[in-house]
Amino acid sequence: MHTINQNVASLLRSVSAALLIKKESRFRIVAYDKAADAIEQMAQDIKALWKEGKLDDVPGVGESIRAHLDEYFKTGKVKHFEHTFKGIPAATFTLMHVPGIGPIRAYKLATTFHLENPKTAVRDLKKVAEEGKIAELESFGSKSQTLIMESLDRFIASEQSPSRMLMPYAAELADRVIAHLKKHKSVGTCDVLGSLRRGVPTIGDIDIACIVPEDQIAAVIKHFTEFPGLLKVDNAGGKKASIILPPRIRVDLRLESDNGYGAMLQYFTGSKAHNIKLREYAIGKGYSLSEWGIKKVEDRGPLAKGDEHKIMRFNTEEAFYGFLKMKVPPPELREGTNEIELALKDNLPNLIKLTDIKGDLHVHSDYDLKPSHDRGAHTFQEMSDRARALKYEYIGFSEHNPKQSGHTASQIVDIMKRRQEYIHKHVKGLPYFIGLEVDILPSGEIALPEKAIDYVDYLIVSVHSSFTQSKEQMTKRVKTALLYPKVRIFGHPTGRLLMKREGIDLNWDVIFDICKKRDIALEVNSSADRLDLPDTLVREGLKNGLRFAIDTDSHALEHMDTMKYGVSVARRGWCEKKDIVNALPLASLKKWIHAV
DNA sequence: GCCGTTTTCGGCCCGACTGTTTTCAGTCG
Repeated sequence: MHTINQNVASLLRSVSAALLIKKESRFRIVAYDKAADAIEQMAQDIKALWKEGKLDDVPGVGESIRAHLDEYFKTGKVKHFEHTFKGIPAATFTLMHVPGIGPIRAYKLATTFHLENPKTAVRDLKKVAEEGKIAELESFGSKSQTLIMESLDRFIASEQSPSRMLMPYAAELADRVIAHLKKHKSVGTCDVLGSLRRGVPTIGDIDIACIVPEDQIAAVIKHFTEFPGLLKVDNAGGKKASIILPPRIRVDLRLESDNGYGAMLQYFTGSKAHNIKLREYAIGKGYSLSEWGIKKVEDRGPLAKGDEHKIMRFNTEEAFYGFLKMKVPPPELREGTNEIELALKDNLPNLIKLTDIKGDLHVHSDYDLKPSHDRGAHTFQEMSDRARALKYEYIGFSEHNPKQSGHTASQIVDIMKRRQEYIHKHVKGLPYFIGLEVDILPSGEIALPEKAIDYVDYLIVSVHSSFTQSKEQMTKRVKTALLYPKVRIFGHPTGRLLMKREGIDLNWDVIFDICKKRDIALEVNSSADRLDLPDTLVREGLKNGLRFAIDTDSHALEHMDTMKYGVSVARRGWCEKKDIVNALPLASLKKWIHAV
């Protein structure tokens, strides 16, 4: 994600908070939040978009916010915002990020205790809390004070280590929670919902729903809050509960009886943006939606006792969406772009499935060709056998290129030649292709003598060094590399490492253009910490008519089972079977590989 | 402040939980 987008989103959220503190119209407040959400989730760099005069394309950014952003990018500040912030201590905007403290309480705490410095505000407030002063404040009490102290501690700890998790690890944790829930005899079907069901690459919290008979809900919530090793029960009411698990991951549980489960699935899968858009659409049709079902608009708001029949209940998502006369959008598409419109027209894409995948074109064996980076742990034959077990029709071997230092060009050619001979002689069974993952050097040259290209079927080119070049340099560098013969795949194109390293900055229009012309596939790398190309850019690429290779980049047999994560990224990028080269049958794939 | 296949004006998603209150505000998802 672009840091600039984060900064702008955070600025807009501060404006929203300031408006809330000043008791402005709640619709203005929401408008700033919506714009912030949209900017945070965009694939493109917001400043680049501004330079092109395309800020109007961002949903939620209208005339007013566009003018403010214009001023922001030109001068670094916005007069109107500064006026809005007037009288609000800067520490307010720090404190409101502590869970349990919102803008209003943050403002009250900051002004009452004269907390000025945003950098020390959290620790300053903790001192105040320890002195017992918060409990004396109006509308606060001793319980609020305790809660705030605990929350501050967790916040301080979380500043040192992030609390988000990579999707596969979160999935594992979710499975453990479900196993615990199922130990209770009243728990029926359980589903992992929220961002995990939508396949989001990093997970902030885990959402689980279960079918439980009405009269057993309290008992199951109690059982949930007894999950071994939990850090804290965050809240537990009569309808839902939350716990915090190490390392500070929140798990939300919702329980519903069989006949209302469909509405609960829909609500709890989200995203927030999808649900808001769906509810807005429904209002236009005279219906009000919630996790409990669908009401007529005139019955909006809490129902009186005895009026429960006024809410229609749905046991499946198909029935719920069906009532609104639309198809069920696959969870991966529920991000509030245009999936509702297409679901209404029965025009949703038929997304790629794991079972459509016919091969893996990026795997590293243990064959020693003196590589520039790490070798794999298993032989060509072992990897080929695994591919066959996965019901693939072919496999592509792609060790790293031989390292250039210590080898002359002709030695490298020789190494490559021997590798080809070795594979032809020893690998039996599944049809294979001989590939190679080659470094794109800072200059844009590839780390392989041209003559060595004769000994491969295809090349994957990837950036593995000098990540901090300027956007122009980086674009030129990658473009140069993509023009070499036999380049078929651009490997992990942004080079990002989730929660560790930002992706490289590229002019994607230029890259998409050259890939389109040469029919080069962009890789969707399935490694848990890459998931690269990111889903938003997959969708952009798709709009430009590109195709993709979903690869595991395996360095060991068990990595070959991670294809599902890449598939999930491709689905979030709206890819169908026809958009994925390694969903092609052998003959068509061969044609594509040998096209350049 | 944004937005439009009902609209350029008049709407704007919905509900649960908690604490401090005695009917609701704040926060969260």
